[in-house]
Amino acid sequence: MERIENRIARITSLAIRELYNSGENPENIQVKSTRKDQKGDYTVVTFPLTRISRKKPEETGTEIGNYLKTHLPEISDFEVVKGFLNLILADKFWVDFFNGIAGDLEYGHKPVHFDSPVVVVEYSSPNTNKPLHLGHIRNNLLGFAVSKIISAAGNHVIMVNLVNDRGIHICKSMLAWQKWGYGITPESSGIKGDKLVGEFYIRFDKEYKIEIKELISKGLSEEQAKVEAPIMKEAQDMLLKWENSDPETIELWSRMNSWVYEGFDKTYQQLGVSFDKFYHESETYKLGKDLVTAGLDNGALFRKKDGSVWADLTSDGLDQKLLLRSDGTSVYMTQDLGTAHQRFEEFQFDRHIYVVGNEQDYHFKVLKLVLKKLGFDWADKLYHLSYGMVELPHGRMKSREGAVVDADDLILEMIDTARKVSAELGKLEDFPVEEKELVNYRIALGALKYYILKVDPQKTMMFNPEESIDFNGNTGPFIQYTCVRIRSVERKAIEMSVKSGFGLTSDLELDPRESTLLKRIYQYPDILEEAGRSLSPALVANYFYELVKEYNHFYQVCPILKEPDTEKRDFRLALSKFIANHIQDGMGLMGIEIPERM
RNA sequence: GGACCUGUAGCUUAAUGGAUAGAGCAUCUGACUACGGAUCAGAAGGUUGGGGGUUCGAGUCUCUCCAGGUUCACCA
Repeated sequence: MERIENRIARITSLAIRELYNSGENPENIQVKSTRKDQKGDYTVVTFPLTRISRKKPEETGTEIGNYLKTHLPEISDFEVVKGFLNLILADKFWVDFFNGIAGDLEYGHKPVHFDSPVVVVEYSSPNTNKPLHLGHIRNNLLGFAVSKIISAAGNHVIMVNLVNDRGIHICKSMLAWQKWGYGITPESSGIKGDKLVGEFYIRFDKEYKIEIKELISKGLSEEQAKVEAPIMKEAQDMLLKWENSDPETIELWSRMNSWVYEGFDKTYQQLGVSFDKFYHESETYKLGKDLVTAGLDNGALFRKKDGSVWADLTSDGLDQKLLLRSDGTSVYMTQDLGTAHQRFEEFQFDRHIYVVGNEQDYHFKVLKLVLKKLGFDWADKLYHLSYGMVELPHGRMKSREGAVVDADDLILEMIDTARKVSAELGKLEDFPVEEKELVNYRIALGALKYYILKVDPQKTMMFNPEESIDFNGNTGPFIQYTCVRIRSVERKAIEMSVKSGFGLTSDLELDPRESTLLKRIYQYPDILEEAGRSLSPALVANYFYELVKEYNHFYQVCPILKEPDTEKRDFRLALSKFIANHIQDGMGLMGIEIPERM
């Protein structure tokens, strides 16, 4: 069915033709939701139309308003304020709308067909030399939520993770473990695998710094010292051994990586994120060389005297970019060219989204340009979802120095806080231990996820571990609570054998709180579509916050089960039930679960 | 230095070029013996970093300056 905004625009266009004998495309007519502090549901902005009517805004608004009122039965009245024509819709419109959607558990979703667009979302993509931290949390939550949202918006989504499991960094951890590990394992120490490996990475850096200091005191420059430090040379030797498939090195490498994966799995599980497919750099790092060679042959790329291969991007306002070293080995960019190509062959995707921090803006700009240079038109389908860094009160996180908010620690802290608050409120006293823990977990993760996802992805966000997470106000638990309370009313209704009703109530007179809610709900499909288009879970978060606030206003003044008029009572119960389902579904898009009770 | 991003109440943040810039936290004042008070009603808090331009209309577009961040490796 045609959206009411479009209908208003279309009829307004007819009004202009009839009243002023002039044409104006419906697309050019601004119809928007009326501001909260004004009377009305939808507003036609008439400022721009005065140029056609050649009359004052007020007069133009009144004339068009009269026309709309007689030609659109849904419009019960209108009001003109300056250049704004505020239209009031009849209750019947909202009640009919509700009757059409009341039973829909996935309201607003577009179905995914076999020929729906295919979207690959790459996110998480960790290094295996250190555990996940707060920055990864934002990445993971964004990647997962965006995937769910575009899936609900009618796309076939494939979530992938490209694990960086090779390179000098993992060799550093391996070397430190050999030197100072004395055979320690996660099993022998009880330390989570990724944490254990991370500790050796930090240990390497510590020893490395000591060696640099010593060399500088012996008269070397800092740059020389960094290169000459024996421990760094050892690490580089190890990388060489790895590349030459030295059995002992490979064995240690796969052993330590397996520790890390076990650790990551636990963290992913706690965060509730998942992937359809994993890629490993150890298997992809040689990809892309063929593409570069081909580009060299057809003149898209060029070779310098020392044998290195470059792309010239100066005409695009960028620099020259190295693609193959003089010794013929490839760099990170080369591999990304290769994996993009591989994935296009594999999925024939319509869109490929990389969820990667904005510190790599340059990298992805170059990636697209080079692919285009190489003649791949599908480079336009690549999109870098560039999100802002997470900052702490004392500045940026530095993982080598251990100055990070660890993902697991943060989650534990959140659960701990949830426990304390629950205990203070005394809400869960009669719950079985298991349910109590589950509820605290869901509240904790709900708070964390909502807090991070409600911020526009592009923006740098501030995170104060002590103060940031609240359970009141614009928070996950606030939304969860509203839903849980409705569920409680539903249980009560069953006890009282009250049944929710819809479908027979077209003549119902609505309370303003009810029509406000219905108006909000009516907007949801547009919100979801926009969130999918702009890849912003924040839009979904904000929508549900507004909805929940409005529901709480309603709940405060409109009795549900105590309402004497049974038709009203049944309608309110049905509306509440719908909203609970709606919240549950929408929060699900952000990976937030609703407890049964809380 | 070049390129890109960000600047909104004390703090965390909203606002497809539209009306008096909207919330939450913190602060202050209130709510029937609760269909669940992790709620609700209210007060106070702003020159949207500064200045010019475009427009009937600018937090939003444009130019410039200021502040902060990221990036420009034969690292990933």
